[in-house]
Amino acid sequence: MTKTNRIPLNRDRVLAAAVALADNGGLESLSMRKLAQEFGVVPMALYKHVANRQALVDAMIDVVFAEIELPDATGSDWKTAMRRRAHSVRAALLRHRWAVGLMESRENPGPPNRRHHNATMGCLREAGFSLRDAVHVLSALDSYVYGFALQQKTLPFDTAQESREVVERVGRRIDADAYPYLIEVTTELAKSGYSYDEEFEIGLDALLAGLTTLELQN
Amino acid sequence: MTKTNRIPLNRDRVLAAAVALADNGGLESLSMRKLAQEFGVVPMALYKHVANRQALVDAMIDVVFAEIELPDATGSDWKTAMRRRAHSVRAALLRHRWAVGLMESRENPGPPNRRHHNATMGCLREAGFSLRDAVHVLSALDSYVYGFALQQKTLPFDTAQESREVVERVGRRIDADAYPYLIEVTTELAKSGYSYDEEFEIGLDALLAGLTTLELQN
DNA sequence: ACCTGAACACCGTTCAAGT
DNA sequence: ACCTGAACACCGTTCAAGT
Repeated sequence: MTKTNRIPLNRDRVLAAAVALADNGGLESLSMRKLAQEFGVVPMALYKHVANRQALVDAMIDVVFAEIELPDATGSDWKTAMRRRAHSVRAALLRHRWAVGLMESRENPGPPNRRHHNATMGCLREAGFSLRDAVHVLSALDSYVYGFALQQKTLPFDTAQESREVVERVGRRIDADAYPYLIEVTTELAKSGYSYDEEFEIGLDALLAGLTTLELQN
Repeated sequence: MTKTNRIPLNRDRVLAAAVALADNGGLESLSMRKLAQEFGVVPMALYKHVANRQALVDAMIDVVFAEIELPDATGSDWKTAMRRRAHSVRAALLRHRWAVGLMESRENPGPPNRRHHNATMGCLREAGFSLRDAVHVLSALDSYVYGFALQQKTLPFDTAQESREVVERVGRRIDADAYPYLIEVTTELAKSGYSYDEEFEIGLDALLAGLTTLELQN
């Protein structure tokens, strides 16, 4: 490595580069060695700024949490607030798909993570939910939002157009006699496509409607 | 490798050993090299039975799907059937935590996967849901079940006792002035613990209740 | 104080060779 | 037909050394 006048490394630049790498190629393509290369630096130079790869990923999760809009405890009704929160979480996970499945994995959450959960619990408590019921509402919504993001991440198509192509390709290989209901659904989806946005909304509406029961018990 | 009278390798034995390894140490601890060692065989010997590591994991997913109980289309009402299915999926994912997040990731699902989705769609269609509504119900339930499994997998405690310990440890490090609602919830959970089973049931009830709206539209 | 270089113990997978 | 051995291009992380 020749002596050049590089901007010195710092934690934020390392994190930003790591997030960019993972956004492009997924978490498994983010290696300490590639990340070092981004800065024209030897891999070991990174270890001054992050303890190890796991600590790097943990810090990246906080970057994602920081992008999520905080629910407003004193504003509109809880359903509107929770709906906005769900959309904000989903949007962040679509920008950073590598983070899907890792959002709740840290034993020591960073400040953005704490701020987020504190604000969300605050919103529900101020809306009149008992503590246990607020936990139930948050747990159910998080499960739904994270699970939906998981399916969108792992399913092999993204747009309605792609869905038609994949479904058609898969459908052609299905034994129609053995799996009549699969044929039915692939035929329909191949014809009219599939919108993740609509699907997300419908399930979210159903869940929020179902959770109203908890509200009425207070 | 000395010449011994080994049972010859075959696909099923390879898969079973791979699942056992992943059950114990997680997916990242399942390497082709370690798997080969289980059989006292050189890594390359495995490549006669699986194309590569990705194909191995894909086949393992089918092993998990095969363990899930098929919903009965002609039996009880759809809510009961979907509730049983949700429990069966969750149970399989608790036995095989490495599979959480991978269940819907294959472009070419194997027979157990197809049987499962065909039976589930069949159950909903026979219950009177329109095709699109059956898709909505299945998508919402899968999101919830997979998302819940994800949180249980990644959250750093399992039993109610462990939850108390972790929550107490984490709680001690929280700034009470900055995060009052977090303090409130950690205090409560440290006192009375947290049961994943109860939590799962409450959210599932709410979602099923909310999905009834779709049923009434038919 | 900060960065480097060599080394260690791992990976998945290739290719050509052995029996 | 089935298994092997050596090799290649990667990993994360250590340690001791350089400036």
